[in-house]
Parts: sequence; structure tokens; C-alpha cells
Amino acid sequence: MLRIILFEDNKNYREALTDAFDLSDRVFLTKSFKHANNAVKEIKQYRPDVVLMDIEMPGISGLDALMKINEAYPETKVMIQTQFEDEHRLFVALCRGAWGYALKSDSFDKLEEAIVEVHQGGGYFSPAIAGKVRRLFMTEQFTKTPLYTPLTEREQEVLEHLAKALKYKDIAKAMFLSYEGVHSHIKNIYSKLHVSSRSEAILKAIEAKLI
Amino acid sequence: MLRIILFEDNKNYREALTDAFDLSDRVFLTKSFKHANNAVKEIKQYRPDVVLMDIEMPGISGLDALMKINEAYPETKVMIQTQFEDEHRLFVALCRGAWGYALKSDSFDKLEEAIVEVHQGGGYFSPAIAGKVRRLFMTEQFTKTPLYTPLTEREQEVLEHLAKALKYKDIAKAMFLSYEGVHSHIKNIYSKLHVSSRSEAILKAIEAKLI
DNA sequence: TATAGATTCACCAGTTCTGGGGATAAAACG
DNA sequence: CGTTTTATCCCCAGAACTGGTGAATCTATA
Repeated sequence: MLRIILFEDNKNYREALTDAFDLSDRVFLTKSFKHANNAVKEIKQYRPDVVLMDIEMPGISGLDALMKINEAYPETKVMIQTQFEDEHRLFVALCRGAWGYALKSDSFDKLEEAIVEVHQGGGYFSPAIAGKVRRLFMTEQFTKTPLYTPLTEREQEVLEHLAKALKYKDIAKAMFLSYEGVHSHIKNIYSKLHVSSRSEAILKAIEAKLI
Repeated sequence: MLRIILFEDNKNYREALTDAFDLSDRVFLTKSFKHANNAVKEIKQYRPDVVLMDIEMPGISGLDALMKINEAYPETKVMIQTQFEDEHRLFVALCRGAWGYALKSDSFDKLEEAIVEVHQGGGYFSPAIAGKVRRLFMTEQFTKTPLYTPLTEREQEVLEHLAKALKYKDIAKAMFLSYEGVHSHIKNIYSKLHVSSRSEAILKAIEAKLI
């Protein structure tokens, strides 16, 4: 019997999973937590075969917990389970060593199977996610780069204007560029920062003190 | 002869204005500065009739300088001159006591006339701006409110999700709302924060420590 | 109980942004 | 001197967002 622990803040969903795993003869849900603030300690205590980790939780996020767990117990297999499908979180999760990326919309059977796979050294990606993984591998050279490729001078300027919430048109005016010139720089910035929207770029830039 | 000083970081534009004012027999450009970091001190020294103030400058912004000048020398008439037409800056400028709001695309003659008007206790708004002023008065109740109307609990939640760069669809999932429900909250948030885009909302929320 | 505010949803018409092509010219580099 | 980066621009299609209007519930409060 395969032992797992669950980090999930949504009460309904947590209880639904608990009930479902009660009926499973392959996976035993040892314990579940509504936040991941003490995840590492709890991993130490319960030594699960697989960890099921939500992303959005009060306190530290599932992605941060993932990182800490992998630093402390790299042999522990963590599978992310979330409701969102954005590439940024996926990218971060992969970088931080997630063994799987399941969606809450997946059926319980799929989830159970995924857990077994992960335990056996395999991986699992929900179909919608799998496509994005491929795209990430095709379009991003993240294996050889640091957290992000450095921006060129001009890109940095554009980023600063982006972070003033100026419209493309106004950035163009301010930098004596065409709309398409701005657009082009922004596409490159997003690619380098592994984001896909202005808001993500701003948040990332603030976080990384790029601005 | 009416004495003005100019704060403007763009060298070309500054020199163009300098040359133009040299030929004017109504307005005398006493001095120009490429940033407004010591604006108050400089006002004290030169005691201009009117101050022409750019917004985007290295160091403190024209809008902040405007505020400081109005605190220290409320009788000094400051006219904003900028290339951007967004309502947010306009709103802030008005709140902080700008007497005019000119665009760099205005002709020099207009600018000169505007300066004279402002000196005589009038105001000046570039046509494109004037329409927005009206809209602000019609749609915003800013005269009686603090910097922004407090957000409701639910709006606050939406704002936090907004600031994670989640898509409307995903915010809806996370909050068990419909897309249109999210949309509705966001419209109210923007209105209360006097912004008109997600990026502005995030920046404002960070600034005001709402998140 | 009437009124106001908070919450939620719908429809619609734009506008803005995003991602995919591809292209050219200049600059940097080996 | 080629090759690679950088900077710039163009077109297109589709996704996402914004703003306006209107409306139904529910709750708290005068």
C-alpha cells in the first residue's frame, strides 16, 4: 500500500479526496494538511511515498513548499495538483522538481493512477498540461539558462514602461518606436522572463528587482 | 513679461522650448531643469509666475513635485505638460492642484496662450484632455472621497487574484463565480481605484499596500 | 418596511494584448 | 568576412480585457 500525504486548503476538495482514498486499495492517504507552512517537518514525520501538493494555499505556496521539500528530501516525490493551467506555474513547478502536474478537473481514477506512476519513478501530466510541457521544451531554453535570460538594454527600457502601465502606443511614443517595434520587444521580454502577460512581467520584474 | 520655469528631462524638447520662448514677447523662460528633484528650492529662488512641469523625469516625478510645490508655495501656478493622455495621471494632477494639463503635441502658440491664461487665474486643458476632465467629473465622486473608496471584502479578494496575474476565468474558478461576476467586481475595483487596467490596479494596490 | 449597499450574472461593442509568422539592416564577434 | 545578436518593423488571428447598461438577490440598516 502506497502512502501519501496531501496539502490542500479547500475543505470540500480535501474531504472529497479523503473519502475517495478511503475506498482505494492502492493508495493510502496518511494525512492531509490545509497549508504547507510546515511541509518539510511533516514530510520528515510521515515519510510519504508521494506528496500531493496544491499551489494556492494560505501561507507559503505549494511551489515554495515543493522547493523546500526537494532541498530537504530530494527522494520524496511531489506531485502538484491545482486548478490553474498557466505555463508560468507549470514552468516553476518543473524547475523545482515536481514529478507530476495534475489538474483538479482530472478524475479520481486518473489521479490515483498518476500517484502510482509517480511512485514507480514515472511522471504524470494532465493532458492539457502535457501540451504545455512540450511547448515549454520547444520554446524555452530554460535548461541552460539561469532563472531568466538577461534583458538587453532596450528591452529593459520597454519593461520599465510596461511597468508604468503605459499602453503599447504610449511606450512607442516615449521610445520613438513603432507600435510593432514595441510589440516585438515585449514578445522577447515575455519569452525571456517566462511569462505571458504584462501583469506577470511586472510582478516578476518587481520580484527580481529588475525595475 | 511673465516669468516661467521649466522642468523637462528631454533635451531636445527642452531646447526647442527654450528657443521658442526666446522669441516670445509675453513669456520669459527664466530657467529650465532636467529633473524636479529640487523643485521646491528652485521655486523659492526664482519665484516664477508659472511652472511648466513634465511628468516622466528621472528622480521624483512631475506629479510628486507638483504636490510638494503646492504644499510649500500654494500660490505658484503649476501647469503639467506631458505626452501621455491617461486618466490616471490626469486625475492625480487635478487632485494635486495642477492649473493646466497640456500635451506636448499642442502647438507652441497654444502653450504660450495657456501659460498666460493660467497666470491670469484661468486654467488650460488640451482638447483631448478636456474631454477626460469632464468624464472624471461625471463618473468619479473624487471630490468627497479619500484617495480611493474602500474596497469591499469580495472586491479585495478579486484584487488579490488579479495581482497574481490570474485570468478572469481562473479567478472565477477560484472564487466560485462566473466570468461575468468577476468582470463585474473588477469594473468596480477599477472605478474605486481610479485605474483602467489590471497593471495599474496592481501597481496602485502595491503602492497603497492593499495587497 | 423601505432604502441602500453588496454580490452576482448577462449581453454587447469595442480596444488591447498575445503569439505566430517573417523581414531587413546594423552591430558585434570570432 | 561570415555568422549571430540586436533592434526594428509588418501582418494576421485569436484571446483577453474594458466599459456601458441592466437586472435579480440578499442583507443590513434607518
